[in-house]
Amino acid sequence: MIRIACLLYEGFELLDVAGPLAIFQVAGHQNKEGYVFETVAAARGPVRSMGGLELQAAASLRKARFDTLLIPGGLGARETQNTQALIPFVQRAAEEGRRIVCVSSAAFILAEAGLLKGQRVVMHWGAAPILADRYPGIDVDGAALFARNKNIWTSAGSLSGVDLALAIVEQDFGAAAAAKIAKALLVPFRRSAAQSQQTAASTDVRPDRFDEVMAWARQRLGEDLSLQRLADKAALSVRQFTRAFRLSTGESAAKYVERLRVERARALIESGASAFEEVARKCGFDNAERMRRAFVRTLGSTPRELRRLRKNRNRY
DNA sequence: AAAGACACCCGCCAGT
DNA sequence: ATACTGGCGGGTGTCT
Repeated sequence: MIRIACLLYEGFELLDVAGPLAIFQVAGHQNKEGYVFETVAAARGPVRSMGGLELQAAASLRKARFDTLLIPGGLGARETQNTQALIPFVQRAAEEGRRIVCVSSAAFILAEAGLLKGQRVVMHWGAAPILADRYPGIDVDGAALFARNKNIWTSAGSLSGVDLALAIVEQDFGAAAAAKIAKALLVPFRRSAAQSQQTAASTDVRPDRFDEVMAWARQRLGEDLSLQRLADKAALSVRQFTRAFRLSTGESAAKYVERLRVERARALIESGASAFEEVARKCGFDNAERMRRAFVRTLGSTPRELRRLRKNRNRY
């Protein structure tokens, strides 16, 4: 189960919560392992959305337990007095390497928290100039649909929250799962993060040839998973394998494998007492040092930091 | 700390 | 003609 916490604040956009939630729910029906979805806010209780409807926050920040933090957009996100109380919380989540998913103007909160410096950040074309103006250190992209930097995702907003949720399902359960959900909900499944906001209208639904290979890889993370071996397994040349893989998933095969390994290792580290060396071997990093560097690359923190943070979890 | 070894990535091109 | 394929080479990043 992947735990998603949805962070509410005064003036959030309801659609940015409802759209992704619909996707995650269907994902739960179609996969044995799905998502659990919970709302959190500075305090438990009702939170007013932009349109006036209220949602109940089921947990306060200090009680929140999650793998992925979903932050809806909304005009409220631009008002720092609304979001000030959330800053340490999102900083903490980022430090811990949790996946943080911003729908459109939610990125204002991360920007305010200083988490987007020097990063490429996707924003709705209407709000992009404002973001760029207020936070000069950020590389704002007002044309793409979404982007990912390590564990932080940003997106253009509104219905692209749905695209973003599909991209997350794709990352977690493979492209075929995401395509299936899109089909069930009658929404287009757009693969390309780089697709223009202006032409976001195509219906690109491709069955995926790589799910089987990746499931196979998932079973044996401790073994050699070089491109050569994966390509052999898929009965393709290395060249064709890398090309087709990138085309269909938007990520290179090697990066994908590394991500699987880091995720598994992280789960092991967080769940218990195993020595880093042992975790590293089990997950296909030959030694702890290599694993450490892979963590820094993909999560932004070292295994040791994550374990330490884990211990202090209740102190926000 | 540096340098050689190695894997990966990707544009290019020729073959099917 | 067009799309798909796979080998090559060089640039880049990572490991030891």
